[in-house]
Amino acid sequence: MATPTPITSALDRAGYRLTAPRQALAALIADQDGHFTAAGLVAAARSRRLGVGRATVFRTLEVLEAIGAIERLDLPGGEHAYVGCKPAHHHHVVCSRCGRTSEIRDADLQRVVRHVARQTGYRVDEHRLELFGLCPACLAGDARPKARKS
Amino acid sequence: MATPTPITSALDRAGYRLTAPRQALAALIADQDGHFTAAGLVAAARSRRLGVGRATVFRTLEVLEAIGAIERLDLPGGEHAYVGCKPAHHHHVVCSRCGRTSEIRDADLQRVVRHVARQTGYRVDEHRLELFGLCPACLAGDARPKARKS
DNA sequence: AGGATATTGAGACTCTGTCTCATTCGTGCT
DNA sequence: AGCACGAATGAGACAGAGTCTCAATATCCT
Ligand SMILES: [Mn+2]
Ligand SMILES: [Mn+2]
Ligand SMILES: [Zn+2]
Ligand SMILES: [Zn+2]
Repeated sequence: MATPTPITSALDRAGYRLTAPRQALAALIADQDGHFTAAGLVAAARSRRLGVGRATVFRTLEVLEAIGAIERLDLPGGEHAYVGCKPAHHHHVVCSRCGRTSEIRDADLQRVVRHVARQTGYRVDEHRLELFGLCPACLAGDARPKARKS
Repeated sequence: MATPTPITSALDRAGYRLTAPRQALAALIADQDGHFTAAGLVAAARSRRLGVGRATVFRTLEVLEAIGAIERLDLPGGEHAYVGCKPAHHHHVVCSRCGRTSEIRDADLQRVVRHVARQTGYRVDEHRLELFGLCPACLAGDARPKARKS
């Protein structure tokens, strides 16, 4: 009865229980093609009467982030959003209009990080790079993708 | 009676009124050597009985960010902090222990940005890079600088 | 000095995220 | 299949961040 998805199997693999709320949320997240918010998931869960509590949404996001199945984005306006992710280290280009993201490997960035470390004397442990702009579809004037406020 | 500071003169130059609350906050911010938070300013203003309201702190931070006198940091834990800034575009290395930051120019980063644009087809309009680690003082086991939670 | 208006403080309000606690559910074991 | 145990859940209280309204005040231009 458990339909395995990348997210649910990642949960399983990490030793978390495969509960109904987690499976429901995994499905909701799989539907998203751009970034999504906690509030959005809560609304979606409620409107589809999935019986998933608000606290559980936040707790699940926390777990999914911990296992690297999703990643938090800090949008320019200050709001937090999430995107589904491969577990390896990478960064995102985020479309300011439709919210879609593309993952990017950061080969070149390593040079920058090392350079900064040498320059400033800091020991650099983590870094975050986020790029914002317009995705190819939105550049092409594609009106189809769901519009986003803010 | 107005003691001009970099922040107050930036405000003036941008056409904002030089009010007492803004001058008080500019002074508080000048005192900070690491990053600081809205809540921290509110607390400092209240404890020093500066008579600066909470709403005014948020409004002032908004204005200062708009004129580029400060910049918002998105800390790994998700909290927001601010640092005083030069107006030119740059990024920050942030000490996870004492909160001090160093500014870095992003010469090398331009290459990365262009590369990403070509690779993904996005038109990249803005980007944010934040590096976290330990500053030279904290690396040296310097216990002096004020410790920070989180 | 006088007046238009930008700015302020107080407090209500909204939204995000956390916590508690009694109840339920998943899972490993028999 | 049945049990037992701990992990996970929902409801709702709670805490904090940030926004908004509005009447009162202060700034700054003339
Ligand atoms: Mn990703
Ligand atoms: Mn800066
Ligand atoms: Zn787009
Ligand atoms: Zn430090």
